[in-house]
Amino acid sequence: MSKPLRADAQRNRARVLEVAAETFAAEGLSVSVHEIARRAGVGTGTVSRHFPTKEALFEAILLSRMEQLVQRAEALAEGTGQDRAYDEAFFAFFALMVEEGAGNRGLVDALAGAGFDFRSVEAERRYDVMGAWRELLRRAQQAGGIRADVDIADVKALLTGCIDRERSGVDPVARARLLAIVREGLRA
Amino acid sequence: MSKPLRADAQRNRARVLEVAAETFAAEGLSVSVHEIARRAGVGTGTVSRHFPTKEALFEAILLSRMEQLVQRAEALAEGTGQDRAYDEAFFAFFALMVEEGAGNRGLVDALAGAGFDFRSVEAERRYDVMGAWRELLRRAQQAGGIRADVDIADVKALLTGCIDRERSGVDPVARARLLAIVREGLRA
DNA sequence: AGACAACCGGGACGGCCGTCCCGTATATTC
DNA sequence: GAATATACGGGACGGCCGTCCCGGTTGTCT
Repeated sequence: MSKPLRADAQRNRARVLEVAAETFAAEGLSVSVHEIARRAGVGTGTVSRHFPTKEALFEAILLSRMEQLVQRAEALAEGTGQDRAYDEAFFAFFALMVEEGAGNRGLVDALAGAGFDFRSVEAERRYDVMGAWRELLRRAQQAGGIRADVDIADVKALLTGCIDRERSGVDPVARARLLAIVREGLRA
Repeated sequence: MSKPLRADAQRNRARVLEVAAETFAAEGLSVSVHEIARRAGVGTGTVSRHFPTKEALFEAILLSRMEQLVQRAEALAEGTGQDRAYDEAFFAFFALMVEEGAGNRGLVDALAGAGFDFRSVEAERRYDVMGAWRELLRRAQQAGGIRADVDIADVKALLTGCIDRERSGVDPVARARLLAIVREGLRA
C-alpha cells in the first residue's frame, strides 16, 4: 500500500508519539500541538504531517494503549475457571481501568467527552476495549456474581466517577474504599 | 456601598443572567460570551460590564441555583425524625443533584473541573452546597444507614458518575438502576 | 558520488474567544 | 425640559490554537 518511511521520519514519528503520550497523560488533552512539537524537539509541521489533526495524534496513542488493555482483559477472561472467579476478573479489570485513568489525564478527558469521541477510535474495530469489558461483565452476570440488569454504560459511569475521585490527590485508601463501594453496589 | 442600578441596567442584567443560565444549562460552558450576548439581544460590552469575566457570569448563575439546592437540603434535614429517614434524606438529595446535573451541562462541566473551580464559588460562603450535603451524610452515618468511612468526596465522585451516565440519553430506568447501585454500595 | 525524492523546520494564516474602550443614546435629577 | 451621569452597542485588540505551506536540508537509490 504505502512505501516504508524514511529512517529519520520513523524516528521522528516515534519520538513525537512518545512525547505526546507522556504529555497528554500528565497534563491532559488541553496541551497544544505546538507544545508537543517543542518538547519533542521537532517543528510543528513534522507533527501535523505524521498526524494530520490533534485527534489523529491522540487516537494513535490511545490505540497502542488499548491494545494492551484488551490483552489484559482477555487474559483475565481466560484465567476464569470456577464460577466465583468471573466477577473477580471483572473487578480486576475495573481496578485496572481506574489505575489507568488515574495516571492518564488525556484518557480522562477523552472519557469525559471533552472534545473527543472515544467511540470513533473503537470504530476502527482493531481494539475494542469496551467490547472486551462487556464480555467480562456478561460472564460475571451469567455466573451470578453481578446483578443482571447492569449494562456496560453503567459500568463506564461508575468508572468515570472513580477516576474523577483521583483528581483530589492519589489516596490509595480512598481508591480502595470507592472500589469496595462499587463492588457492593454491583453485587447480585 | 453602591448606588442602585439604573432601570434599564437592571433589566439587562436580569435578561443576560436568564439567557446565560438557559444556554449554559443546555449547551455547557463552551458557549462563547459573544453568543450569550447575541441571544440576549445586547452588546458584548453590556455582558462584560455586569460580569467582568465569563467565570463571574457563571458564578452568578450557580449562586442563585445553589441557594435553592441548599434550601432543599436543609428542608430534607429538618424533615428527618426517625433513624430510618436519615439516609432517605441523603439519597433524596443525591437524586436531586443527579436530576439537576442531567439538565444542566454547565454544572457538569463545572463539576468535571473543565476550566472552572466549583470551590471558588463556595468560598463566598453564602451557599455551601457541599457543606449542607456533608451534614446530611454525617447524620445518615451517625444513624447507621451509611457506611461510616465514606466521605463527601466519594459521594461527589459517585454523583459525577451518575451524571455522566445521562449523556447517552435520558433513560429513567437506567437512572433509577444506577441510583439503586449507589444506594447498595453506600449502605452500611 | 550525484540526483532525486522525501522530509524537516517554523513562519504565516485564519478562526475563535475573552476583554476593553469610546462615541452614542437614554434614564434620572433638578 | 434641560443637564448630567450612567449604560449601551459593537468594533477593535491581543492571545492562543490547529493547520497549511514553502524554502532548505537530508536520506536513499543507482
